[in-house]
Amino acid sequence: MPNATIRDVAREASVSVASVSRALNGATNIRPELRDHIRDVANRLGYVPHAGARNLSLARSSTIGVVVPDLHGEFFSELLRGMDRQASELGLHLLLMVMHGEADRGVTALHAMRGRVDGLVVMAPQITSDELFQHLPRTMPSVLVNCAPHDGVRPELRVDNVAGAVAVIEHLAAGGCRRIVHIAGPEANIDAQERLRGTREACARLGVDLRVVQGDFNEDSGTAAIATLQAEHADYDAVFAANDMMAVGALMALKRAGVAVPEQVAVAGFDNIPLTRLISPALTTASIDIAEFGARAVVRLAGLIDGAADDTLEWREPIVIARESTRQYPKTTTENPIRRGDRE
Amino acid sequence: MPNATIRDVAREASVSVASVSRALNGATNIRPELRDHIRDVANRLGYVPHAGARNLSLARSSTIGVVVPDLHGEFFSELLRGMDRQASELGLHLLLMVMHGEADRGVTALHAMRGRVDGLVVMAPQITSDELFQHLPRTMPSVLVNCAPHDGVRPELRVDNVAGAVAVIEHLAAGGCRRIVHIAGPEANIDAQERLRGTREACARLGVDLRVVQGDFNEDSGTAAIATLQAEHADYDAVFAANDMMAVGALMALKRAGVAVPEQVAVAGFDNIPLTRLISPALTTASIDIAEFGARAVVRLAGLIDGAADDTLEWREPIVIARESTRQYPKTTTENPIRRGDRE
DNA sequence: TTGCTTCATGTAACCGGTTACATCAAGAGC
DNA sequence: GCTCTTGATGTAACCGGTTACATGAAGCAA
Repeated sequence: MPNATIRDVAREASVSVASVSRALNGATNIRPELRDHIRDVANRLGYVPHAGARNLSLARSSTIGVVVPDLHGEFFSELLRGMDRQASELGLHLLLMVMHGEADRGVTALHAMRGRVDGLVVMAPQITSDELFQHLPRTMPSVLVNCAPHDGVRPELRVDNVAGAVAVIEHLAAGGCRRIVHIAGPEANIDAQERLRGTREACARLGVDLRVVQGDFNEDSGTAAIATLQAEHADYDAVFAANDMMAVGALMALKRAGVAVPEQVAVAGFDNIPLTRLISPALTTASIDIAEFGARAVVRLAGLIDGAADDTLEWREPIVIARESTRQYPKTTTENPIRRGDRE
Repeated sequence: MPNATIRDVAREASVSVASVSRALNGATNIRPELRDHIRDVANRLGYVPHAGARNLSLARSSTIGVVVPDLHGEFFSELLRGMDRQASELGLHLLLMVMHGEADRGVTALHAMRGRVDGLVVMAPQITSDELFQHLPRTMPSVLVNCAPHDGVRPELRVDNVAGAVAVIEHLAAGGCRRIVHIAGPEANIDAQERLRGTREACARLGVDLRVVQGDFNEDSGTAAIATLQAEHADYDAVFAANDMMAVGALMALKRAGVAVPEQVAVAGFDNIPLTRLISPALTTASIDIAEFGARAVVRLAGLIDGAADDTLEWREPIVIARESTRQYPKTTTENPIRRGDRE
């Protein structure tokens, strides 16, 4: 037997569909006895409104689409957690949409969202995402999170990657490091590019040697980077990886190679994913509150959906969380505001 | 200007809506020139079909709802990743639904899914979930994942928690442990209950001392458990936590207390979340392939949606991944099939 | 009683697609 | 030329809700 519809309830309660709708949605213009009667009948029939139909006639789905490139690792799980918390508070559902790196599939996916969601939180750090942004209809409220540059102004939320990288390099230099290796993220990734840029700038300014090794944001590429360096007997005293997973890979590889961290080589990452404080030595990293970041995107999107005008580009400035994997320096432990407790 | 509808396209192309629908959905009974013309017009107008309306008339949303109790930690992120991979392969979208522990909100949420999704993957390990299952309409295809017992038969997927716990205890005992502490998960959680039961059974059978300390599946409760034990100067040579996060908390606390792991106290967890191999000492744990587990749930749900008859209860048997946090014993390293490489 | 207001309830259009069925033109067979 | 078949196209009902507007009864004033 199929599910009961509003017309079934109306027939069974000998009223019109309008009254049923009114009774169940708490309209005031209905006699209380009638309302209760209709509710009884609805319960008896096990009536559950068809959300799809409701959405269609209300032109509102109470759902927001979350477009992310990937689901690997703790970064996305934290982001998603923050978004979910906020969405649920606002009575919104989350429709997940993973691009799996393929830009064209991203466009298709974006189209599939029409009429399914009220708005989108889009995270597309691939610099080739231009096409994607063009296919983002103006009529669809969207917040761009850590997205590659694009033409036109849109509500946007970004991590200040350059500042974060600069802060990490300054921290390493203050600890006495002079020959730094940067394990870069994917070349086509805007976050990776900006972190590299910040690294270059800071190293140049501080007169620190810099060597860049290509990575891909995965743990393995951090491991591979160290393998390469060790094979060459390269001379370096710090590794700054463009994200935490690569830093972890590098850290593990260094330990296996018998290199003392941080005494011989200091290691730092970026993102402050939860596991950074659990490994040993605990990883120094540039941190933003990922969950808060996600939550903020949802808040702004909800505003847009409600018609708010909002075209600002909002920045989050990472702070360096100094842990065991880099040399402590006096200023850090005591007075430097850059340091923050490990527990949030 | 609002988005173009199928009627706009029809008017602009001077054809009927039926023809537009046929042209865009690749029906064969339409003249190729007309089809192309309509497609051109649709492109020109930037027409994107309204998925909600389509869903309503097709009575199909190509979306599956994922109901989980929580989003904390890597277990759920891995599960979600597996489900997403599979769903995207099958052309399905994922609507996320986190219960945040509140059972009544779970029921509301479940109702909100009606007409929004074609089926559900439900993960509700709270033993108080009975109400939830009753509100799962029979007409809604659903796969239950690691759910508490309930009346009636449903398609289901479960981890054999008892067998997993038994295997861990056997592994610990084989390594010479005789006084084991079990950090239990939440009392109302079925996984926690079963893991406790397996632990009790195995300890009794093997003549091993067992002490149970209450935890809540969070890292902090693992830490707290060790604090309690140390304060009492308790005598124990192994800690088996009901999940990896508590094991990690315990491990950290032991290290801080200067207890040698595994020499003085061996530590084991359950779930094999990715970070278990990254911490040091690497954590021994009972493992199932979480992503595969999630993917399998999606496959079965897709089958149900397509009308397959499926009422089986499918089990996944965890295997013990022996790592540094427990004492190696000869059989393990060489011939015991229980051991498996750390990388998958 | 009549006329006016107020308010509960019903009727039917609408949201934006899909599709069963009707229609009509063209081609085939005689 | 006439009928029959075939295939492209249009018309309108339908999916399951919401809601503007119509209706009609009750209440009240004169």
